[in-house]
Amino acid sequence: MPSPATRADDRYHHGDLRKALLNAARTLLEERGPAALSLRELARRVGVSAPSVYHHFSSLDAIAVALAEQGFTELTEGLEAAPIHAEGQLAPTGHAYIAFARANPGLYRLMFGEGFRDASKGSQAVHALRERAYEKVVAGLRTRLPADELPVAALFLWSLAHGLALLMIDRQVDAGADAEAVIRSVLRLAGVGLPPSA
Amino acid sequence: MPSPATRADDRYHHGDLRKALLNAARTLLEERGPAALSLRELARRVGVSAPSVYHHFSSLDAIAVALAEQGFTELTEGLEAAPIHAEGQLAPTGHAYIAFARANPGLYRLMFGEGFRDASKGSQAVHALRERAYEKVVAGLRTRLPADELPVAALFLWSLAHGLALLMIDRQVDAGADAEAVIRSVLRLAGVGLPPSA
DNA sequence: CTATCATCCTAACGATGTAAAGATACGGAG
DNA sequence: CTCCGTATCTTTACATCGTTAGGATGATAG
Repeated sequence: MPSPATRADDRYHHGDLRKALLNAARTLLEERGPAALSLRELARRVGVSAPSVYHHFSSLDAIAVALAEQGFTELTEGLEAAPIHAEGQLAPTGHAYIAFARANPGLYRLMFGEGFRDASKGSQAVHALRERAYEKVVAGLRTRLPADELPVAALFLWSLAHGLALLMIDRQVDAGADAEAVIRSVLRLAGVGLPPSA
Repeated sequence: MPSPATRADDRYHHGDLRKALLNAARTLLEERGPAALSLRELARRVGVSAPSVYHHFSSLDAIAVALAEQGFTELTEGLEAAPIHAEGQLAPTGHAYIAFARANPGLYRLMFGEGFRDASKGSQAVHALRERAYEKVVAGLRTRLPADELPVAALFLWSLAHGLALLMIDRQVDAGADAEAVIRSVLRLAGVGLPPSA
C-alpha cells in the first residue's frame, strides 16, 4: 500500500532522527516547559520507539544539552546582529537579549538551569556555553567602556537583562501589550541610573 | 524494650509529620536541588511510607508550594529587616535580597519556577506569593522616589537583584571569596548608572 | 547475491507519583 | 474504665518514566 520510500518521514531507517528529535523537543519545550521534556514523549511524537533515541543521544540530559547548545548559538547570533553603534549604549544588546528570551521562553529557561535531571552534570556541560555567550556581551561593550569599568558594567548588564527576561517570561511583570515600552524604560534607567537621592 | 511513647519521632502517630516532611524537603532541596525533590525520598528520610504523605499534602507540587511559601515569608522578613534609611538608596534592599538567595540557593530556585511538575498550576500558586514579595520591595522604595518613577525603578531593582542572584547561585560569576565586593560594585553601578558614553 | 553494519524494535528492570483499601493508635462519650 | 469513631499510617497495586539487553530489519559495499 505505501509507496516504497518516497517520503523520508516514515521509512524504517528514519530520514534524520536526530534532527527530528531535536525539532520535536523544541516544540515540546515551548508547549509545556522544560520540566515536561520526556524522552518517551519525544519518541512518540517522532513515531519511533523509545530506546531508538539512544542511538543518537546518550541520555535525556544529552538532548537537553544539545537544545541548550542550539539556544546559545541562536542567542549569540541575535546579540551579534544587534546594532552596536546605535545611540543608546547598551540598550540594543539588552533588547536583543530579552527579545530572544521572550521568543523562546522554554528554551531560555532550559539554558539557565531548569529541566536537567542530573543538575551537577547537565548544568556543568552548559556552563561553558553560558560563558561563551557572556564573552559576546563583553565584546560588544569593549569598544564603548573604559577597560577598568568593563567587568562590572558587563555583569551589571547581564544581570539586569537576565533578571528582566526571566520575570517577563514568568509573566511576573504584566507588561500587557506595551512590553517593549517597559523594556525600554528599564534599560534606559540602566543607562542613566537612578536619581542620586529621593 | 522501647519506652512507651517518650520520643515523639518513632511513635506510630508521628509527632508532626507535616513539619518533619517540610524540614526534610528543605535539606534535600539544598543538598540536591529542586529537580531532586522526591516524595518517596522524603518519606524515606522521615521514616514513613510514601502514601502517608498524602494525608498532609495533596501532591508533590503541594509540598513545593508550601516550601516556596516558607521561602517568600523568610525573604520578605529579610527585606524588612534591611536598613531602609542607609546612605545608599537601594543597596541595602538589594544586598538583603541577594543574601537570601545565596543562603538558600535551592529554595530560591524553587521559588522562581524550577522543580514544579505541573508548571501551569504549581507556578500559578506561587505567582501571588511573588507579587506579595514584590510589593515589599516597592514599599521600601516608596519613601525615597518620586511616584511617577517608582514602578520602573522598582522593576529595575528587582530585575537586577534577581538576575545577579541567579547568576551567582549558578556559579556563573566566579566571585570567589570577595562575592560581597562584586555585589557591592554592581549595586553601586545601579545607583549611579553607567557613564553616559564611552 | 551476500555479508556487514547502522538503525530500529520488543521485552524488561528499577524508580517515580499516586490511588485504593485495610490496619493501628489516639481521644472523647458513655 | 470501656468502647467507638476518627485521624493516621500501612501494604498493595498501577501507570509512567529513563534506561539496558538482545534480537530483527533495511541499506550498502564487495
